[in-house]
Amino acid sequence: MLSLPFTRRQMHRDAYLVREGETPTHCHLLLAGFAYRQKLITTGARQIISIHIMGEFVDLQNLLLATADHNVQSLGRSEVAMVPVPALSELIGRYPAIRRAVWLDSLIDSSIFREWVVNVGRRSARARVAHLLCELSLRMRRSGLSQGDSFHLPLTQEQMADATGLTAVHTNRTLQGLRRDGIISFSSGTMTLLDWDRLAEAGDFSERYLHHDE
Amino acid sequence: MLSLPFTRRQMHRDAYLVREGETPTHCHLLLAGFAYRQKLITTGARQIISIHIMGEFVDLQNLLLATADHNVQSLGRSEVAMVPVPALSELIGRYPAIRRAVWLDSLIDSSIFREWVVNVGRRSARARVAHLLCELSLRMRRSGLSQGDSFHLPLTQEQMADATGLTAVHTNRTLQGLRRDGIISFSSGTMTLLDWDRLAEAGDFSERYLHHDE
DNA sequence: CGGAAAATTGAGTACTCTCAACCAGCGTGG
DNA sequence: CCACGCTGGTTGAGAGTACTCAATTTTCCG
Repeated sequence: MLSLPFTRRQMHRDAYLVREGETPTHCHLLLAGFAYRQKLITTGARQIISIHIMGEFVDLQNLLLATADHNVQSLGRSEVAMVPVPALSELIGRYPAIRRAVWLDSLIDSSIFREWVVNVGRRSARARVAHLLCELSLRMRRSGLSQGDSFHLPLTQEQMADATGLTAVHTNRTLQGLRRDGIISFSSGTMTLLDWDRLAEAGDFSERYLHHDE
Repeated sequence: MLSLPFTRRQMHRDAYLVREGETPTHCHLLLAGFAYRQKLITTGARQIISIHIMGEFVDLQNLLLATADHNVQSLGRSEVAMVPVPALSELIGRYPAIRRAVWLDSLIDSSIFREWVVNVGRRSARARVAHLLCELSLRMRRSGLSQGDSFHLPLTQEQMADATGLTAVHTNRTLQGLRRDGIISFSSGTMTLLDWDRLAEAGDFSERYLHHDE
């Protein structure tokens, strides 16, 4: 029988699930809410590296890596299941199918990181923001977390800026542009994609990298 | 006894090892030379996602992912060992230690992608270039491929630009800045780091993300 | 209801890009 | 052996996207 010991834990806004430099003892599965990974540079700037939604593990690499290379924080309030690394390791050692699923998950994570390199490295501000929204929309939909064209997105514009490599001010103006063009609308944490095709075009978005069929 | 079937193959400059959208049949190990991963966006711009050196696998994710999500090309001339995916899968299924090593390798790849997101997302042009050089220098050294403070680096400035999210022209000026300050020197494919400490400082470089001790 | 966080706006700046010309190195072929 | 031609490197000038700083309004929570 499959059973995995875990501790359920409520995380408050911006609470750290993992800190860079520490030796992780648990892997964290998001039971509710959102989380994000980030790294700080010495100038104090922050880069958000990924955003995670309900049902996703946020730090599977901790299974094998002895030292965390980035921070993971709760986005707003969230609830996580903390699974001790040894227990998860043992499970993975025993069940090849689970091992395979976990490995696949980390490879898809990796693919998403690659796409983010492209996003922040080569796309315009408008495309970066549009691309981010496309990705989150698809992932939310796939997890059954969207309502029609809308989904809950508790990102502040500053966080969206840190995810796209822009400033908060410029992100604001860019979002206004998309809104003015009738492509999106949002208020109080709810994002609505009014015109998926134009958003995908603006964001140079192709969903292949999400590997949703694997 | 460990034995793995493979085909040895000479790759000419910019030859494709993997093409986005294709179903990979082999994994590629670099026996000599360099390779790089890249993605193109619809404007025609290119983002280089990683650079690989002798002894590294360039596409281990092909073990589990059915469709390639990016391109891999030879950097200059190189030689690769093409290992059939089924054979490698079988090996990994049989030897847990190898599986673990391969998994670890892909997790470190992932960590490097994360750092690249930070690099192109939040650092200045000078820092991006310096950071790239620091990373390549350490990886080359670790593989015994550097001579003192120098190492062979066949990157054109255009490729360096595509790796850092800059233009070739600006990369040129940025390199000149580092050279003028006595931090690096280079000619005909050989890069010399004259002042590691200042280069690391300029590049906001910390080697933790390379996980060299794991 | 009050205060803090987030969003918005404006004006000025600057880092990086674009375009275009020119130079240098090198492999190839006459 | 030298000329040619191509790729890659370098330089200059001008433009533009995104940034900075700072004030103001709005929204969100407690």
